[in-house]
Amino acid sequence: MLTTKDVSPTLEEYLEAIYKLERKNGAAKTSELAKMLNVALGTITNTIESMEKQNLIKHKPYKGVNLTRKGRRIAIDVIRRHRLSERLLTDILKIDWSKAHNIACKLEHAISDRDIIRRLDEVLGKPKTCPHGNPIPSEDGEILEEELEVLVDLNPGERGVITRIVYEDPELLEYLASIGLVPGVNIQVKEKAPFDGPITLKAMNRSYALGRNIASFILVKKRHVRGGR
Amino acid sequence: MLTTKDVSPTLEEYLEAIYKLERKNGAAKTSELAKMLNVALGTITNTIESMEKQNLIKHKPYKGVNLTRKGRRIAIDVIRRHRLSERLLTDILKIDWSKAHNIACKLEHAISDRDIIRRLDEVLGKPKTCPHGNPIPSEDGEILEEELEVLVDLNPGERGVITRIVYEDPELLEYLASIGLVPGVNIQVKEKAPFDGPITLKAMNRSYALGRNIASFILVKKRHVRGGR
DNA sequence: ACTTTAAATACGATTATTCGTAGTTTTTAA
DNA sequence: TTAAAAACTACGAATAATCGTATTTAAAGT
Repeated sequence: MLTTKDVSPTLEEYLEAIYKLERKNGAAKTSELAKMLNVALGTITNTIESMEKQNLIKHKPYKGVNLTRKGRRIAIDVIRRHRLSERLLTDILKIDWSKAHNIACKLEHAISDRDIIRRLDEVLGKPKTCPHGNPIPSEDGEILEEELEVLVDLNPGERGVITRIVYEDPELLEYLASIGLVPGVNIQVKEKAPFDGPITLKAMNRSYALGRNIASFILVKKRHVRGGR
Repeated sequence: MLTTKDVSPTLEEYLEAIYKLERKNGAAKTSELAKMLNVALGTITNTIESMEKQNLIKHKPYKGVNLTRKGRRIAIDVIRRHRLSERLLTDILKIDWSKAHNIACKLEHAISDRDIIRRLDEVLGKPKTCPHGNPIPSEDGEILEEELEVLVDLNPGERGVITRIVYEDPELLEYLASIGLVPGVNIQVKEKAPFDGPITLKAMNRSYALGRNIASFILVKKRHVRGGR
């Protein structure tokens, strides 16, 4: 049996962070991890070393770390618990989606029992994504990473549907909710100002100007109009 | 402002245990704590010392520890979170009441945010007790400890209503649920066998024989028939 | 009052997680 | 290709939580 031996909440956090950085950049650099996990660089080095001993990751100095199969399995499990927790918070407890992420960071470590997770999944109606549009892995570790475009990469004229907010920061989420740019909304890019200036887009018959940094956290599903390629 | 400074999950567990032992025996002895928390005696001594430094408890060597006002405030808060968590598990996630307690032991430390607790309370319909009948403290630390009798102390002929199961052990709870002796059930003690033998009682037109140890974990509200004192 | 036993403490040690500073190594840019 | 900058590691140290094995102290029984 594949007994994903239990790791501490701390290591769960590390694995989760590594998973995300690996997705984005191919590997997780220690400096990026330090920033993401809000700990000192030396701490990362120490922990990384012990994680490698436990066969959770592979570390190539100056290149970054990558998950082993074992590490990835646990990471995905944590992500499943995290996103189901977020759903619990927003759908059942009616907590604001901007606060859900941070609270779920604690909850995800508390609901490790298989039965609870399954029951939670059922009560929530087996949701496919978290409230911010990020996919919820299945019980056996499948995760459907759809092919999406980063909003900031769309060119003027292109259309799409807001699908995922990948940076689940309370302030960003609150802002996006306040202006109505949430998953499911159709948008069309109108203009990209030069010198890394804002992106102007149209949605719900209104016009929006977003900074590039914000637009880089939003993934959209491109809509190919009139027989697009 | 009364800022109940945050303590670690471990200390929260200690405070919770001390609260319960203090209730029962006037003070929590280190040996009792060791048993209840499943750690070595030396560990208790160490932790107790650091808790005293933090002004959470008062320790009289060989006599036991007692909570300070500050410690009690935190303990009650933890108990509130614990019992609301149990309700979440049984009422919303439909988890068996015998499993709810142990899972709630982890959950209680994850839901420390005031907003979440309040929302949870509301969604659950502001329950007065946990699924096992134990009172849920109010937001500002009031806890209604009703005057109840221990089942084992009732004399033959006396009647009452099962109200609280104070020892929330999965096996015990499963057993009680299987025979139907849950909070709300009316009982009458029929007989108490000598030499610490079983207690025979009648409930729901059936006869039950319970060991004294089990009967000592069940609290009942006595029913005084025909103008009882 | 004295002795046995039970309870509690002292002490030494380990592991996990964290920090900060100092020193290397790699990359980048001139 | 060499110097500066950035990234990374080494090392020493602190704290929390835990253990086990003495040793000491209090309680109980004779």
